[in-house]
Amino acid sequence: MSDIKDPLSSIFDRAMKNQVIFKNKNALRSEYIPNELHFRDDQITRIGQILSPILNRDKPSNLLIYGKTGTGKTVVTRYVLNRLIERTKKTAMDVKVGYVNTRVASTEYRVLTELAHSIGIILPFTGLSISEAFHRITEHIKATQTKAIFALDEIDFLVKLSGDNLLYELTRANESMPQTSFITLIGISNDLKFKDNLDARVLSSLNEEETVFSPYTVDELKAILLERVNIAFNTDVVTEAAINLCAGMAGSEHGDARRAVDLLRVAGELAEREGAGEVRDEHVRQAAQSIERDRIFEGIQSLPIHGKLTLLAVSRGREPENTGHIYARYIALAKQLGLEPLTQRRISGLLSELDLLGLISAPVISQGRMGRSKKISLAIQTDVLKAALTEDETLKPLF
DNA sequence: CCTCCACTGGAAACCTAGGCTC
DNA sequence: GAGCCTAGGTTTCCAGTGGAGG
Repeated sequence: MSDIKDPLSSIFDRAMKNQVIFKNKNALRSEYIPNELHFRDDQITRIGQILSPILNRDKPSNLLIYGKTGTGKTVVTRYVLNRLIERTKKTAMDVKVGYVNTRVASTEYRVLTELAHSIGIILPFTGLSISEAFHRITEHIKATQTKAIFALDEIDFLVKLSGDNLLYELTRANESMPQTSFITLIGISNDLKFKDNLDARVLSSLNEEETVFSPYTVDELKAILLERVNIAFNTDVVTEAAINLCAGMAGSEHGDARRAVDLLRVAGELAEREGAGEVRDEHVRQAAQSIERDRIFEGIQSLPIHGKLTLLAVSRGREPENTGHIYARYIALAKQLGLEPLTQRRISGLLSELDLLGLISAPVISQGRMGRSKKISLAIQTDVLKAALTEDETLKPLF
């Protein structure tokens, strides 16, 4: 659509959309990979060096990458992999690169499905055993003499949820492969401590090489933002105050470039919506609120029905309450909808999950003779909650 | 120091949807 | 199409627990 050659139509399009603020908003999306990555030369060089043996048909070492969110781990990894693939295109080698975010593909099976997809085979989304899925992947790699690099992003989630079985199998798979094919693993993690949950054999194999990404400083964030501003916005639309604030807010957390860019994008959208000619610092402040609100809103919407009911049961109470009270109210709500209520054990589990999501606060406290229970209170604004819950048709009768 | 409350949270059994094989 | 298998969610069962009140 966008590469229509007719110059007039693109001029008209732009005029119709009244693009005073944005020039190319794609540069602010999280998947965007810039042509040049600043302040990450060391890491790029290092990862490049580690992976380069593949150009000589040798197996590169496995690699673990650490760093907080928004420090460029993902973008640098994808950048190096892209460049590597570009280079191998000129050769006859069958190099395949797979990238999976294991927080998104949250089970072992889904991870395998995506890895399979990256080497060109399709697995059904259910029905196969893990070992069968694994077998198909390794057989395909052997048969086609593929040299595969699999990047597992947010690998700590996979380990936390499903243990290190899959990693163990993946690291071991090379033992049964001929010289011509292999799997190299890149593990990317926010959490330095996740190593503790790994089997020693898995760790030693996965940790052949290690790279750490340190947080960006506020000045570095500012430079990154300035460059994105030039690509994404029209000239002189973004005030310096706005950029400084974005960099400052993101820097005060932990040098999170993704957050800085998100703030900038949403601030731009807000400015555009209110018809302002420029993006000012107040838009950035509004953006911070709006992002938080959206995060909560989506968190609630993606909850299963009983999770929503539990949340509603929490919100319908005053003061902090214990699990028993919440459960009683939950049962009443479920009955009103004609749903079979889940057990208290399950609701206790759901409450823990809601706590983890930051939607409620549910620390376990002991009240002596009054027993030991969770002390549950809502951690979000009721209007956001209500807005998100009323979107769900099945909950309509409760409002 | 002991009791005893009101759960917590681990473990295992059970259920369901859906693909596979024959 | 029957019978088998698995992942993921739920139920069942139950030992364990922190601390106010005795």
